[in-house]
Amino acid sequence: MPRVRFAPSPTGYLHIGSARTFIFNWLFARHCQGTMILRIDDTDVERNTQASLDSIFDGLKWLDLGWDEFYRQSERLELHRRMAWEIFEKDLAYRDFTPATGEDDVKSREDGPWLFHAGMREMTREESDRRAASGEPFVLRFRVPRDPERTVNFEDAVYGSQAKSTADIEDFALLRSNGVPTYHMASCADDADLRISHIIRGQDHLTNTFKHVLLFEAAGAAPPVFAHLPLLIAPDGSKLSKRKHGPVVSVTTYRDGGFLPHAYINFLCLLGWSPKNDREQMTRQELVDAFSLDGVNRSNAVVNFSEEDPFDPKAVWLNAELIRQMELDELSAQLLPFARSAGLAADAAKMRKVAPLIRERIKTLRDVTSVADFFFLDKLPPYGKAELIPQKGDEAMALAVLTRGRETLSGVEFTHDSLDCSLRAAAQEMKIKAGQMFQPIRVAVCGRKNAPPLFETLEVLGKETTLARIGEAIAMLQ
RNA sequence: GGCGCUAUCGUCUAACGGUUAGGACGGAGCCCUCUCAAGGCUUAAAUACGGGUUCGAUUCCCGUUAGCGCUACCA
Repeated sequence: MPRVRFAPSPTGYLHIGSARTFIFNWLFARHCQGTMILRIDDTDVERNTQASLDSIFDGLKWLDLGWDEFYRQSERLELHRRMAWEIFEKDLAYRDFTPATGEDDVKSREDGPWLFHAGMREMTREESDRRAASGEPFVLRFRVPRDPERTVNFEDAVYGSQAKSTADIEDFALLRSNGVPTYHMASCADDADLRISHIIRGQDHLTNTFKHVLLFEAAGAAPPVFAHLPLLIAPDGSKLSKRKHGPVVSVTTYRDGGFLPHAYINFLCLLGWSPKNDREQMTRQELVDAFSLDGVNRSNAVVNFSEEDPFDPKAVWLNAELIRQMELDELSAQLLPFARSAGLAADAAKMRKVAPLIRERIKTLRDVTSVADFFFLDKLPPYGKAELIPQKGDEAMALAVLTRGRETLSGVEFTHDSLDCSLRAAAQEMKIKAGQMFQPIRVAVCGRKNAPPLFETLEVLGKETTLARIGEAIAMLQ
């Protein structure tokens, strides 16, 4: 039974790339009836924040996919340490007493890779034990087998067979001088202990994997299958970062922007993966059925956002498609909180009537605030009286239409068909086109030219509001 | 610098060495139409560059270029 994990570290909010990693793991697990594990990789105590942890749960909760098992690395430190010292006892790791110098360690390495600190790797066990016993701080480093050097190999389910010489792998740290395990140690120890069968993660870990293979080997554990995912990048090719690109990289931005979680999931699946049959819109079950590591490709994918538009047009399209397919009860229920949080006095009954009028006119749930605001407002936002003037008409025509319209509408039943008949008849009598009749009324009632169909709109608005708004428009023209 | 990965329309992608290089989003145009949408139809748009291998390369190999990643007591 496959076991996969999503292992975010709580040092930032849930990132769009992390979300995709989560989704691919989840899809893989569900596809083969495996187990999905959420593991919080919080070994970097200094940088972990509760806000970040909350953000991760927020995002995952919105995605609504769930997981089967949950762990926190900070609660498993003993396991990591035990495994590290076991490796030390096998002489596959050694103490490095070089004091931490911070920046200086990152000195330019023009003559090749940094491998280890001189004098530490060769130190005798006796001296090492003695210095440790005297209380001198040290990091525990893995002793990369380099004499003779050999090649570390693994088969990546996405990138194919990978090889790297141990001469190019540095003696990485296992335990920090404060005794806390590093990412590499904690991650491998947990992956081994939790019997993870497939590690599906970002390609930024591809070269780290050689270290991990060495670690699994040293711990006497069989390495899992590795599958690395191409990275999600910004339109300029740089990696997505909060500092540079702002909130577009956060999952919650899409949630708050009025995206349906499944539209977002569907969109993310299309970034770096393809079902190879031109299918794009897929239900959750269709994605589960179609997902396979074979469909994952190897080049980085651009999330196509811009300064003006933070959302990728394809995500927007997918979202609009899904909205159009929604049941009206469901749609109007989802629209309500967006309308209310924008300060509109929306109630469920009215929203239910508005929903069919805007369903194919909104691309996000949040659009309800700009597309349907006039249904819920007591007073229309100001608009220019020029808006009232119909095509090929003038102010006089607008005034005549509105006057005649008010008269007609005051004596008619507010149902689609009677509205339709009476207004068209009025236009005919006035010897103007139907469009010229409708436009001034539409603007008077909606406050703008672009709006849902007129008769349906009037029906929802009701006679009282309609006549009052036409009256205001007439006043504006006089 | 070293090591690794990648390279098809603007973007996401398809094409077991043989296709008029396909689809989608976005763009443009037309139709429909009370405006806006939705819908229908049409259209522009790509194999980074240079060498091989082959009867034949988007596809395989090498090089160049470009981008990305790793090179921490971050993950």
